[in-house]
Amino acid sequence: MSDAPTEKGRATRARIVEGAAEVLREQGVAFTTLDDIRGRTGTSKSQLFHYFPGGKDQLLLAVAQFEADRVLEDQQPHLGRLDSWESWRQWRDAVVERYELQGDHCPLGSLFLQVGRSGPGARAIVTGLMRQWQEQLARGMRALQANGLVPSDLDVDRTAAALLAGIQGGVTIMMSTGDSSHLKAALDTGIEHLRTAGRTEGSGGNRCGTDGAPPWP
Amino acid sequence: MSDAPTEKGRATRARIVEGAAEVLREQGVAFTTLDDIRGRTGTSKSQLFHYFPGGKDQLLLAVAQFEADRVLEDQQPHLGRLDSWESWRQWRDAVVERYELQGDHCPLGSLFLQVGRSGPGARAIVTGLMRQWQEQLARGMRALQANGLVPSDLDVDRTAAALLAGIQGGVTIMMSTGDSSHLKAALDTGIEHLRTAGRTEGSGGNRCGTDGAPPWP
DNA sequence: TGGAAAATGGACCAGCAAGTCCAGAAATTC
DNA sequence: GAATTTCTGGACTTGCTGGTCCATTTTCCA
Repeated sequence: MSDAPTEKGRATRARIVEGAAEVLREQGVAFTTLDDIRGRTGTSKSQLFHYFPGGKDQLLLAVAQFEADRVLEDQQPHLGRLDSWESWRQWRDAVVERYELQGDHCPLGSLFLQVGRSGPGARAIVTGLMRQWQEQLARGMRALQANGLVPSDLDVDRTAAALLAGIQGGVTIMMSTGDSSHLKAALDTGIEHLRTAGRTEGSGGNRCGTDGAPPWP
Repeated sequence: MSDAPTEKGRATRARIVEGAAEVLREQGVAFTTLDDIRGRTGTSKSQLFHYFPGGKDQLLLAVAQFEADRVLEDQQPHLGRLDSWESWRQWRDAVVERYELQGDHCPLGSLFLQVGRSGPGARAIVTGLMRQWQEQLARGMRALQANGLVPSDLDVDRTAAALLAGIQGGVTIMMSTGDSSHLKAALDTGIEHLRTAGRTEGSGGNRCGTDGAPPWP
């Protein structure tokens, strides 16, 4: 995938991707031209097409992959060690901080709307990112189960999917409104759900359980 | 806002907005030109600029408002009557169906990335939509509280915000991956949370409550 | 050292799409 | 029914932007 015969070539290619990512984060993909990228990275037109023969689309795809990798990296080491309530809290704070710092432009979101359904490439990047992210969340939940902090009958995969969706939506809303409260609400409610889920049947007596609410499969 | 001196004018303007919305939903904003819209709506360039002197941006903004209105309309009448578990289930199904039908293009999402932070107009549309949506969810939760189906100490606003974020993210993920399971998970988990929330303190004895989990304000 | 391959610079091209303009048709008003 | 306003058609302009091309320099390797 990343063909770079010489050392200098690899460096230049990396510089292009990183610089392009910067510009795209600042201006948004819709308002970014190859000349902007060229200017920022101190390269010439021919270099851009030398390293990305597929043109702008290929470059955008490379940037998308670059950003996708960053997403999970920026949540480490917390995301990898979600085995206690404290670690979950630290992870939550890391996520909030990361996206509050990022400002009001979602690199990936906009990237994919531009690249669109152009081939399986773009879709594969998002799909892969989502899968890994959700897997790590699920693993964390299972760690809680193993430690007896979460009931073992919790549907981990579904809960992880819901939490991931909440984060995603919280970020989306923040990008549009500039307000991070939805992201926080999604994270906190999602984590709170871990502490309360599965405790409605067979526990206390009074207002629990079956008020006609179906579990609807 | 919508100045249309004569009847024919209003009709034409409406036809343009609706036709543009169709094209945008099909092709995505990045790949839609004014000529596409012109072709679809059977109008001429001059009409486009006659009714939208602000050019493409103004037209896109009008379409955005049009789509934003549709979002809430398509959830009625369920969204307005969320006072029983059954009505919540019906609403959930309506949301899933609406977005599954919509296919793989989010009109609003892409629209705002194109129009971007161009003036307060775009942002106001999203903000207003989110506020109304969340308000209706919160009202539904309060109705459940009034009927004794949900504990009264539930933080309705935060829970509604989280649910909204989950929907938003579920839709986003569905647009990128083509899979609606995240949307369903977010909806089901969010509603399930209503049935279990606030029941962790003071109910059963064993694995509930304070295992070192902070409520972190 | 010398030739091949890679890397770079930048002028140039072509097409497209937003926006302009004006003439003419329709309709509203008096 | 004439005048004024609104509405419509479509050719034209113009600027931008992705992409091409080739000359030149640098690096690699034998």
